[in-house]
Amino acid sequence: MARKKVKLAWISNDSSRRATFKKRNKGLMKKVSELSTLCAVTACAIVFPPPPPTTTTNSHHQQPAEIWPSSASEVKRVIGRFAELPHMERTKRMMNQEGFLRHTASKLKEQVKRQQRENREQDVKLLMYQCLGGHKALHQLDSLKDLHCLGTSVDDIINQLYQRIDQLEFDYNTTTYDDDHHHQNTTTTTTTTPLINTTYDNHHDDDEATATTS
Amino acid sequence: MARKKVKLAWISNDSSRRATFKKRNKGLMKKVSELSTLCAVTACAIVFPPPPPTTTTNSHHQQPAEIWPSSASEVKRVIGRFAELPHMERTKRMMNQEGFLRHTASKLKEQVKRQQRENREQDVKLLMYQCLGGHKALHQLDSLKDLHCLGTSVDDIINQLYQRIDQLEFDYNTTTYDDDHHHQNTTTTTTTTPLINTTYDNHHDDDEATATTS
DNA sequence: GGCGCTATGTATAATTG
DNA sequence: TCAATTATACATAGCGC
Repeated sequence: MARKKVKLAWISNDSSRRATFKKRNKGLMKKVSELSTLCAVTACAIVFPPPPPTTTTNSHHQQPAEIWPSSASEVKRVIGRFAELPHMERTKRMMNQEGFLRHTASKLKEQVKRQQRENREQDVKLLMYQCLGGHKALHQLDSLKDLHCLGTSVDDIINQLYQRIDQLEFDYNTTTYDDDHHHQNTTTTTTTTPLINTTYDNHHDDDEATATTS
Repeated sequence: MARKKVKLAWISNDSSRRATFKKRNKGLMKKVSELSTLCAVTACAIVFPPPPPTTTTNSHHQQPAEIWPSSASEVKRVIGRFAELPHMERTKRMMNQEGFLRHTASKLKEQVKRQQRENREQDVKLLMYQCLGGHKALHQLDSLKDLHCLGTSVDDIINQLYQRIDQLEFDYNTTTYDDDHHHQNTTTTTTTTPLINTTYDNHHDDDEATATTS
């Protein structure tokens, strides 16, 4: 967007690509921020940094994604929670000495193990979130018991959850079915609140007043 | 950014705010798209549409979040892709022979790399679910964080599911008996949606009358 | 490789239809 | 209210340090 018109395609040049990335990423975040501020909307952007120079074989968990709101520490923290992930940055210094390889190998094994565990944990969390999001997803919980070594007690609980939710869903739909007509006006935003009752404080000073509408 | 310098603050004027939102949102999406293309990075933006005309708090179901890449369907695809946890398979076979160590080490490195990628992907997926799960997702994240469901595992979440069900039951009972009152503002969390069927399905028409109530 | 600069391409606020 | 137009504010590609 400057001295030359941009060709919308992968920038092959390694360094200029990264330069562009940095600039544009910054700009993007600013844009999100502005949009969010100007229009008081919830918005976020997530950008995963381009893979570091191939030489840097590793750095445990890659840099946390660039995101906005950085200010909305909630998101950052959530992401960070996972991104931060323990240890291991020093896999770097690897030498090729026989005596070292064993050491390295075992280190790597450890790492792999840890990461596997992490992955598994994330899988669980993810599935859980899906559950929070939808009943259908609850069925996926089933896979948990197979894929992961969770206590058997969980199965029972899950089954119970199934039944109760099914029942509730049925009752709910049945009971409120004919009520739809009124909904038009009575409906309160509602929605959301997947699981917990969100206590959110929308700290917008004045948006409440919006009366004008046109 | 045109005939007048923008003041970075909430645009009080209702119509111009929406106009601005539309324009900027479009621009933002374009930016994300460009960044993604130019630098070949994984990126996404999620923007929750500003509260509808607000004429009467009538918005049943909020519109789906504006997102990039390629709208919700794309995200769904991505999510779906992640759903099938590839996971490690052959972490096992490892030998400790001198001549093998190098090989093993490099293998492990690869694996680590893959797992890192997986972790990151999971991060995104997770965040997406969180965002797609509720329009007030960010706030919910906060709640979730406080409940340390992110930090720990199944047990906590199970408990939350229980709570959620209790809430549903409560809502159900309440709604069943009170429905006639048209609780206009009743912010009964209500919803069903989240738990019952979230459909990250983006058919954002208007929401079909879910049994939402309210 | 990052920083700053500047010429230009873009995004977009205000205006008009 | 939305679309097209216009005038400006911004973002940023290419360079030099």
